[in-house]
Amino acid sequence: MISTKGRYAIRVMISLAENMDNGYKTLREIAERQGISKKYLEIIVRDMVSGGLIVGSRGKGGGYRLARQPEEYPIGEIIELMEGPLVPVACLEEGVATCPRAMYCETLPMWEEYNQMTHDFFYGKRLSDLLQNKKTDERHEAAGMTEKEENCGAAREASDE
Amino acid sequence: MISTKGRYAIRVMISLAENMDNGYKTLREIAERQGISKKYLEIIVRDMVSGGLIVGSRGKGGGYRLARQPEEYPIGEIIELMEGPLVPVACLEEGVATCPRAMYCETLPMWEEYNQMTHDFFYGKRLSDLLQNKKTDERHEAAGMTEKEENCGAAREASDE
DNA sequence: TATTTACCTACTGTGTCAATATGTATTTTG
DNA sequence: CAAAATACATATTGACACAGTAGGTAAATA
Repeated sequence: MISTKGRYAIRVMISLAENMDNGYKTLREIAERQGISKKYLEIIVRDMVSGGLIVGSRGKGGGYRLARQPEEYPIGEIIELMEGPLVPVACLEEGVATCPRAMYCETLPMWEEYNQMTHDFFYGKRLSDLLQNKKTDERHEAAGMTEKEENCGAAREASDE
Repeated sequence: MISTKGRYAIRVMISLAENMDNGYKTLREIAERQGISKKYLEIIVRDMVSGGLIVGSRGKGGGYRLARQPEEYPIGEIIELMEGPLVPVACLEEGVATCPRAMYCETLPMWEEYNQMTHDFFYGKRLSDLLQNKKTDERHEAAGMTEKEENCGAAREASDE
């Protein structure tokens, strides 16, 4: 299951992609707009900078911007940076010694097949593909929602049954 | 990522499927054969009984057996019983109120597409499909491995780096 | 120099994972 | 009936990740 880390990261990327022409966008803006704790976003965004997804600029007028064009970001790269390797089972992780059971393991072919499918899916999708889905911002602000309401899963709110 | 709970459960199912004609198989046999802690397996197997996957019988001569034919078990059912819902994001969970962002969420279509793909994959595969992959047990016992070696991921051994 | 911004370190509370430990209940066998 | 073998039940543990919060430092602009 993709955690808030990965989901928020993708939303930050979308925010920055929409802001491409306007230079840097501050974290305060992004956090308020998305209804996410700014402090928590700082942690996420730090990893995104060190991972080479975005570029930060300090001081007044600073903020964040994309490091590449939206077409150049496979979604899988964003997810793997935030969530770790996109593999279904530990024995398929990179750099792990081949499992001694591999030779006769009945389940390995299934995991490999699923792994391939997942990898193809998330590396086939690009950030630019997600921008196509977007509706106008007016529609959404006109609805009169507070920032808090437009969250979608701090996961806490929904998990009590 | 599928945890040991789900992976061990599938291996137990395979063990029991291979034992179909011999009545009940004890947990001790399964645990020793697979090199898994019997005590830990008890927890897993309890959920499998209450989930209707297998049937237990107490007392001498008891053990566990499948509740249905191997063709009647979608792998997805086993995984979801042990790991919880097979959805990539919280907002797609059953019984969760529709996310207020759903209308204009740029990422939801992607998650829905992936969710559908995953569901189809794991509910298309059956326990009987995994049995086809099996090689003879002789090959594996003749290799002179101890039970400990044939584990494949208590996840501890590989996760240090 | 003051303000604004990103950046850094540490901490917290809740929960899950992967077990371990210790017992209870039930069935077969001697 | 007693003993053994089995499943079933409850509690606890240590390590770790998730989702934040708190309080600061460094750099750029006005």
